[in-house]
Amino acid sequence: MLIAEIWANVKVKSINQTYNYKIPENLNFITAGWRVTIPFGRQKIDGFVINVFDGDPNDFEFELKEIISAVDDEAWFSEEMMISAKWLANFYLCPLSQTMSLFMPGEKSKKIVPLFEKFFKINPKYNVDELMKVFPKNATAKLKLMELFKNKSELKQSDLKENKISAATIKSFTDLKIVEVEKRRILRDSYENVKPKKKIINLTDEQKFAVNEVTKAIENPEKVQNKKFLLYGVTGSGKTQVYIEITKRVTELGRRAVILVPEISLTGQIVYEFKRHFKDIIVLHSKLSANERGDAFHRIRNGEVNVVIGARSALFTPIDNVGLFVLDEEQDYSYKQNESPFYHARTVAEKFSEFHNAAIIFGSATPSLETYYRAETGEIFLLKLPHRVKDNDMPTAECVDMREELKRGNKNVLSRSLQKLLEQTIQKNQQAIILLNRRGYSTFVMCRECGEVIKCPDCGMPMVYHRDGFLRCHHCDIETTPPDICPKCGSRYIKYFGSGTQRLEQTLKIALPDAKILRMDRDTTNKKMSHHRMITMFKNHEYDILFGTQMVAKGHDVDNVTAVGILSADSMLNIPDFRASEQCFMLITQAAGRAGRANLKGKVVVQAYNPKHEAVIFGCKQDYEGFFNYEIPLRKEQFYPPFSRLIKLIFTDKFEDCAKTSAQKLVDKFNSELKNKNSESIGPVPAIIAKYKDIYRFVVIIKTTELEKVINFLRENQYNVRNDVTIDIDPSAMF
DNA sequence: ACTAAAGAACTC
DNA sequence: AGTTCTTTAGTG
Repeated sequence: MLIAEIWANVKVKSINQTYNYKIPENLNFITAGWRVTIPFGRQKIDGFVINVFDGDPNDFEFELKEIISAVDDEAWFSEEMMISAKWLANFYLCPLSQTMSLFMPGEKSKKIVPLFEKFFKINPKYNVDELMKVFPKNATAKLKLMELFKNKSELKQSDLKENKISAATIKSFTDLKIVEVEKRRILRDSYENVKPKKKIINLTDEQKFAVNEVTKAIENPEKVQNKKFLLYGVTGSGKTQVYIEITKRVTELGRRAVILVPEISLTGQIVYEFKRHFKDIIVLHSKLSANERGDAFHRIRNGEVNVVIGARSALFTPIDNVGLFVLDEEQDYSYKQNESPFYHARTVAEKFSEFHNAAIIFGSATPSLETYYRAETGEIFLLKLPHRVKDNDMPTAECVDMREELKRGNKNVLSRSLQKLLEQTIQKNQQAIILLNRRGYSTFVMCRECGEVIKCPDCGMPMVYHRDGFLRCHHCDIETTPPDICPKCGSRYIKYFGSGTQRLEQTLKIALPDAKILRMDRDTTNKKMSHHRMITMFKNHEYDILFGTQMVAKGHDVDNVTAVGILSADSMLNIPDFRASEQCFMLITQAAGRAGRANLKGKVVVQAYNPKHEAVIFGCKQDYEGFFNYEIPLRKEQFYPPFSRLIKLIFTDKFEDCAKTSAQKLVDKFNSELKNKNSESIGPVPAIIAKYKDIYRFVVIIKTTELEKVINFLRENQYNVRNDVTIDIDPSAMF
């Protein structure tokens, strides 16, 4: 009798095993990779068939239950998908059900409802002109339909509607078999209006070299050992065109390409560029419904699609025969998933490229120190694009010391330098971008009497005042009304401190009353595609100044922008994280790179409170290598990445000392069994969010060069199945 | 002695 | 996770 080994789709750590079920005769076609419905305890749930074998149900110590039904008409998971999911679960220490769910279009196993569209065609036995002669002059609807068929060989339902042809008219033809109906599965695609446009682009020698190097690896995947590349190209150096050329070669060779971008809504540009060159492309983004995503999966599985482009989740499709992976802006932390499974798309894509024997390109103007270090040591191949395509100069940056500014009596968020630059820019009819990395109006609310700061009731982070009169927690999205009196001392001296984008808006309106300004942050880009719409309006020069949070610096170039202002450029230097300087440097460099992309020279004003900090200095000079050479020895000395890998463990309990004790237990065990020159630990220390909804949180960080060994240690000691412990491999932030 | 609530165990 | 079995705390 056929027996199936099944992983129940219950995403809880304590179920860390498979269960055996009998396969009933009517489902004997089921093999590994099928999604099925099974009885589990007293409930009915879905599960994934991991293995099918022939066995005797009586050999088991318990009565085996039977599979109830199959979910799909075919196996949902291919062998490659199963291997990938197993690797992910093993590496990220999470249940297999979680990593297999990554490969599904929705949360629960649901049969995908395909969408069909009717296409109408004249039966080839007939001829339109002949037919038209048959109908009398008063059969206007019929004649009109024939007119349409004259121009188009096939009509869609929407064409009929547009021309007001009724269902009855078309039915009279289909009944006579003069018109044939074809039902075709279609994919709704929000980018379908972008049609491929052939554009001849002459590559620079640097671009050509990069294309050739990667092409060699793609043409000879067996011979070329190292197929990993870092494409390090300054802003405006034409990285996208390199990806496109290489993708062309890959598809010519009959293989596929997976292109990853940090956030699809912020990276419309690259999607549109690809759409220009490829027809057989799927764009995956978070706004797709489960069914739309299911349609996309269907087309990928059927081999109708050669290029898949999307955010990190685009790694998990049924694509096979991949010859190329691209990770654009590889340093971007939206590649990291901040909930279980805590995967990093950079790590996963690299592993998948090994599974597929494919080439992988990490692209960036400011690579992560980890990746650049690997390139320097020759572990991955370094390809440089040090010049802009239009060969214009990099913008010059001026750093303003905001403490000096305050001393001279300027309490404004805008320094006098920036104000002057903005005035000049608008006078020249050019455009400006201002970055301020804080949403809201005031960034914190404090009692002047006792110093109490109003904090989020759930997580304890300071609440931000918004202009609509509410206090919001930017961590948990909780909304409250500001108190009239201090909740601690009852005083009425409640004041609003710090500046966010909303206050900047007010300041700009006063400082530059004639300028047309556009605010862009999470509060103004809630609507679908709204980010792209804003960028388009800014591109059309409907606005002079675009200002807002980080997203103003991402994924677009507007040729007319010659001025960039970066406010509180160094605010993140105060976070207790070894990557603080790196992030500060990158923020300045990325934002500055937005200035002067065409023939016009760009100018940048960087406002900082620590203008002497190396991250700020190298950022203003946009000197990546300078910063790298400064930062690397510090990382080495402190045994941080790229010289180690990190594992973050968070211990939670409703009692503070219980959380701390169980964290300490791990540290003790680790110290006695593993601690040596290759592995060390930090903590336990309270997490930045030390208490969330009355649950205390303690953090332990392990630094190691032997990641696999530590992962195995954690598994052997069952830390992966504990509900009070979360394990984050390669965490994006420290505490 | 009885009941409600919190914890532990189990799911083929 | 969701359900049931087991232990513990609370009540008059």
